Formats: sequence, structure tokens, C-alpha cells
Amino acid sequence: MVSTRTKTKTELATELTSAIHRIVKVSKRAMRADLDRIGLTLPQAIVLNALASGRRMSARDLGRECDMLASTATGVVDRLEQHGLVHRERDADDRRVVWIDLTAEGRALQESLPQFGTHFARALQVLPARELEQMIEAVHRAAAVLEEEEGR
Amino acid sequence: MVSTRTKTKTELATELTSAIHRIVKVSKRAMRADLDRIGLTLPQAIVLNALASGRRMSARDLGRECDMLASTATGVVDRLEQHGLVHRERDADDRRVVWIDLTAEGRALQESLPQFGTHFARALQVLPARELEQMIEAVHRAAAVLEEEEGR
DNA sequence: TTGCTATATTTCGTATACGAACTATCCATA
DNA sequence: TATGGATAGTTCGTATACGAAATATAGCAA
Repeated sequence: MVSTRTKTKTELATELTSAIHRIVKVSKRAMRADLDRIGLTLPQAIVLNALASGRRMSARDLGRECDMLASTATGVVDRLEQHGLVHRERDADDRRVVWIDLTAEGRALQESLPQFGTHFARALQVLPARELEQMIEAVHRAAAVLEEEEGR
Repeated sequence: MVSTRTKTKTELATELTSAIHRIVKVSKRAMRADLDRIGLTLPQAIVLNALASGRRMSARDLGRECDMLASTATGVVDRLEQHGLVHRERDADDRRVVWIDLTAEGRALQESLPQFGTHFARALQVLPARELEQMIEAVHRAAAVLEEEEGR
């Protein structure tokens, strides 16, 4: 950091990796600070928000929507159900699927949620729009390269 | 995404949030693919790498270095110890501290590790250096703002 | 010396997270 | 119609992750 010589791309990539690591930690902490007051965990809030769209979802839908495995979603829904925030109902036609819905309490709580991520998003707004755009583009490009590598 | 109107900074910030979410997931998967073959988890590899510097560390040091709580580090070290990869030794002077060291096996394994993160870092190198620099700068600025908010 | 406070590690309880295995059900087809 | 393959949800085992509490020890002050 003290040296003024040009950094190699390898060094820059490594540095960016830890920068991303850092902001993920910090942002999770920031979101949790909001949520602790309400007594929800971050994944629980994410699931509530996903359900708030109105259309009911299966565990599989939730997993896809919230970027977690169906088995993980099952656990989160278990705990939300215990708190009376969501409701499970087996589909009448296809008895394999279980629909998950917000209860009245769940909907009320979801509406009162400081939109999770808002805190994070608000902080990012100190950056100029052009820079935000570049970051989005760059992150997506990097993710795409990684996903491509994965296939091989 | 279809509309061509200028996006608000709020929208951009939200988009960047999910872009970061995405690359974190993808990169963890990519690293795990490397590690599964060896039989290590990502946190275990991170701890081994931290210990590879040569100087022994306490659980607290490890936590700071690897960005986890001391209690979490304790658990990771427990499992590494069970596999004979690290070694615990209580300090003779201050009997509260426990030094953690790589064993010969641990060192050998660490050296054979595809440097975790390398995969990720290599993928990022498709991006131009200038862009990488901007991202690092931007991510750090955003993290700093969040940390500042946290203090209030 | 005695006692108080601070510190290092560990233990404990709860909640993710992942992937494999299990159960129930659906569906195409022989 | 009987059945094997696919699919949805869940359960299970293991490993993080976090924070509070417990334990042991250090070091200072009365």
C-alpha cells in the first residue's frame, strides 16, 4: 500500500476480493442491527420479503428467490411458522407441493420491516451513479466468468 | 432492465447489492469445488493459510485475521486439530493464552492448497486494471460509510 | 494478601447452510 | 393397470456463525 509502483492485476484482484469480503461482513452487521430489534434473523426477513409479493410460493420457489437450498428454506419457514408469521397449505391437486403464505401477523410485520438492504443501499448512494453502474457491470462480468469456469 | 430511462441511485444501489450477493455465492461455490477434493471446508482453508505465515497465533488473533469470532475460530481449530493439522500449546508465561501452530502435516497440506481465492482472483483478471481499482475504491468507500453509520 | 477488574479461551444455545437420503406423490408407458 | 423414473418437501449429519455465559488466569489496588 505504501509503494507507488503499479500493482499487478493479480494484486488488484486479490485486493478486491478482500474488499468484497469486508463489505459483505459490514453490511450483514448493519442489517442485523436493524433486525435484532424486531427479533428476526436476516434470512427470515429475506423470506418474509419474498413472500410479500403476494403470490404464494413453494419451498423450492423460496429457495430460488432467496438463493438458498430448499432444505434451508424449510428450516427458515419452520421457525417463521412457529412464530405464527407464515402458514403452510398442501396443494389440493398436486399433493407433493406445499404452499407458503404470510399470515396477517406476518404481513403486518413485513410491512413494518425497514426494507432489509435499504441501509446498505442507502450507504452506497454516496457513490456517484456512474461508479455504481461500473461496479454492477464489473461484478456481473466477474461472476459470469466464474460461472463459466465452473462448468468445465 | 428493459426500460431505457436513467436509473435512480437507489435502484443502482439495490442492483449492486444483489450483484455482490451473487458474486459472493458464486465465488464460494468455486472455492468449495477446489477444496472438496482435499476434504477441507473454506473456513478451515482460510485458517490454515493464516497460520502459514509462520508466526503462531492465538484464537483471538485468528479471529481478527480471518474475520470471525474467537468462538468460531475455536470450533474450526477443534476440527483441524482432530485431523492432526494444527497443534495447541498453552503459553508458559500467560496461562490464559493458547498458541495454535501448524503441524508438519498441516504445513504440507497448506502448501499443496490451491491458494484459496486464487480461482476468484484469476476470474477477476478479465477486467481492466483501471476498473478493478475503481471497484476497490468504491467498495471501501461504501464499507466506510456503513461502518460510520454503525457508530451512531 | 485479598479482592476487583480485565482478558483469553471455551462452552452453550440457536440459526443458518449444504448435500445426501428418505417419503410421498405424480406421471408416462409398457 | 402396474411400475419405474422424476419431483417436492422434509429429515439428517456436519460445519459454520454469532453472542452470552462460564472458566481460568493476570494484574492492579487497597
